[in-house]
Amino acid sequence: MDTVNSAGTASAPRPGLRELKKRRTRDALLRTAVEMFTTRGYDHTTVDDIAAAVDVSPRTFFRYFSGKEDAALALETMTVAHFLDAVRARPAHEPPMEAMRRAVMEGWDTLSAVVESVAPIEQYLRMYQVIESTPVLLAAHLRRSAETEEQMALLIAEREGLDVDADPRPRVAVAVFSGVMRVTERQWSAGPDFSLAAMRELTATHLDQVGPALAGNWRAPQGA
Amino acid sequence: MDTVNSAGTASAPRPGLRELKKRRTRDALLRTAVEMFTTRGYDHTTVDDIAAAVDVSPRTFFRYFSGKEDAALALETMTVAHFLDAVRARPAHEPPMEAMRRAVMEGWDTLSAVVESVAPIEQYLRMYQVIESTPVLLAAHLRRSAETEEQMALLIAEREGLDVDADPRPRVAVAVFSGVMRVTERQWSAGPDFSLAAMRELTATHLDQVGPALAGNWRAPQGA
DNA sequence: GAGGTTAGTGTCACCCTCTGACAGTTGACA
DNA sequence: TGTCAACTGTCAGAGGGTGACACTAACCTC
Repeated sequence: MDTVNSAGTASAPRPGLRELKKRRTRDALLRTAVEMFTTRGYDHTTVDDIAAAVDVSPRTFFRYFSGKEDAALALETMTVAHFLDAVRARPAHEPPMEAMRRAVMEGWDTLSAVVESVAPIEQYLRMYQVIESTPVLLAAHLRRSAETEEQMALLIAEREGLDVDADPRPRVAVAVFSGVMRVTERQWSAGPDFSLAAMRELTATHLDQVGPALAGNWRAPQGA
Repeated sequence: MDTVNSAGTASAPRPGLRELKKRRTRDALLRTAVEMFTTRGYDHTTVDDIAAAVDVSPRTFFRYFSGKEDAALALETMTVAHFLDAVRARPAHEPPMEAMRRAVMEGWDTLSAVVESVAPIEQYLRMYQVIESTPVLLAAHLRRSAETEEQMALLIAEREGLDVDADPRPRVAVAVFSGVMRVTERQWSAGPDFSLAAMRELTATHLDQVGPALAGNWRAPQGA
């Protein structure tokens, strides 16, 4: 019944009844899809189920999402954009690794506001569990992450005034950072604490371990 | 016509006519699949095509491979096992990063011998291109890589006598290493030199850039 | 406000991947 | 040689995804 048109009308000149109906349909599909995925599981939810629950033909579902996968990763798409924006907002004098680190840490804090418009943050976190535990979704997620890495590398290169194809450092730095974030995600999704705070803390812990992990001899004192 | 039974009979007590036919069928399916994938493309090759070319029912294909994907990644599965073995073979006194680095560099050199039994090395490299350029295959590849990372982390932890769940360093080190390898793969697959030698060189170059990439200030002299 | 244009939607038909059930066939082994 | 087990083919079907076409509702102009 109630709409959210007062929140997200930043660039649209006029909502228009047509646009409004479209948005409503898409939101309903996404909300229902996530709801079903998190309760009965991704594999046990068919596109027909989702469409039927929204009183829409299955064909319509595919007009809003390129596939079941796309719907499952829609929330994540939002957060990725959020993080990229956060990096773009970092002051230019910050070294690459520091900029990414601060952007991510800050990103966790401001994530709720971004996601809440379509689903409660708990739903988002639960959806994350589903992704991590569903092979086909995890695969798609990792592929998207690879694309995100490329964008991030371009961003870093631009910050530093470098050519990504000439200097390997941007891609390497992003790969290192993303690799560690992947470990963090996985660790977090294994539980037992599924809160945002836990994710935040794990992120810091793991990033702090990059130095020690690269150290020549792990048996030697780490303080160095 | 000619078989390869003299090459890979290391542990089997007796080949047996039944086992031999099975192996032959599997090899034929795999060879044909790779052949078709690399020539007409993954998406434009159906399971029915492959089965028909080998004079086997489509149902049979699924008895040897869990799916089209599985067949496309079969060669890669062999090389992953190869790399894990190489790491296991590294002397225990080598620090983690060094052990992985040496294992990979050495792995490129000995890869041909491992793969040649089923397909020429060029075919393998070409298949790699297909994987990298086919979204669904790339996704599956990345998911498998994630599993490999976990195995590798366990391996490193064992080498160092650590508990993977207590000490984040094994997973972080492996994540860093794998992240860089991913960049290498991607760079290599973008061309223009698709040789094993090129892959080898790119590997070294990128691994050498981990230190500089983590450096605080890229604008400062890198020599440290 | 009537009428043409445009876009979202439903219906129908189809391909492809993958799975289960069941029967036929063939190698293994006593 | 005959039985058992395993491999295989046929059949039927679910589910994801796509193209074509017609219908309807919103938009826009006169």
